[in-house]
Amino acid sequence: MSGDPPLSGDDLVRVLGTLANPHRLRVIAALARERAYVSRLARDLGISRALLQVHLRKLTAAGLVSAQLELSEDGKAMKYYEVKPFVLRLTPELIAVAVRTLTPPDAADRDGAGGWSE
Amino acid sequence: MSGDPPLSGDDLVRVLGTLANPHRLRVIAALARERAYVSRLARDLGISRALLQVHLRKLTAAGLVSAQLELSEDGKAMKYYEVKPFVLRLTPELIAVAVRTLTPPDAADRDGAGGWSE
DNA sequence: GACACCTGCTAACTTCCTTTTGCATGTGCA
DNA sequence: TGCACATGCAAAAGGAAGTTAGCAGGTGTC
Repeated sequence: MSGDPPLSGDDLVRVLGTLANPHRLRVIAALARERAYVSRLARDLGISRALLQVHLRKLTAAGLVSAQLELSEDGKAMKYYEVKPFVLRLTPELIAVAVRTLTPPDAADRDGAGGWSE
Repeated sequence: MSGDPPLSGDDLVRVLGTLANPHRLRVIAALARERAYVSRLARDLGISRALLQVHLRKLTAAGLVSAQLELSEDGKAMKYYEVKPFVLRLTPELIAVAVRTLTPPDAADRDGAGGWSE
């Protein structure tokens, strides 16, 4: 994901929700320095592998990191993660644009008021 | 572009967490168009005042919006909210910088606002 | 007084997120 | 065979966040 293609409102919420966590920010920071495999990352960050896996799953789902399975020289399977170079810019105006592509709370029974188009 | 974002890691998490919500994004979008008082905003957004109050409180705490109590012509007290013009830029590298100012998993949380906007 | 509008709060419920614990798989090496 | 290292997942507990419902106050007008 890059900053150029306008992120949909729902995607924006998803990305923001993914970013709003100290552990995940640390993961991004660590991977920004150099890619790493799960166990090593967990050791570096000082958290359990299970916990890291959960966070990595969310980061991947949000498209902020990517993974690739590789085989080390001694034949062990290592899953290397790396950050996707993203650029996210946020201002009230840009948010106003993204909000238009948010899925309505309840499209079923709402008396219009037509605020989503414009 | 010069002395850019002195946004601390903890503040960043707080701001991101505040932004990661459809309702709050809608509030920002609405206030970006024009300032409004609580009851009117609630009507426009189609949510209860109680719910809106909670979200406004969080937005205020994050320093994304500000409020000012005013008296209407007929003497009614109205609390007008408006967005603070912020500019938030996010990249893996910028996140790596912010992470250095994150409170480790033991210290208390810091407080502070401003500096990240322009 | 009754109504319509404005503001604020809390208690309680529900739902989601975070974290731990435990188990399962596989490899290579002494 | 047993240890060390790598991977994965799911259930369960604890906590934080979202939401509703109900209460309080204020003003001005018919």
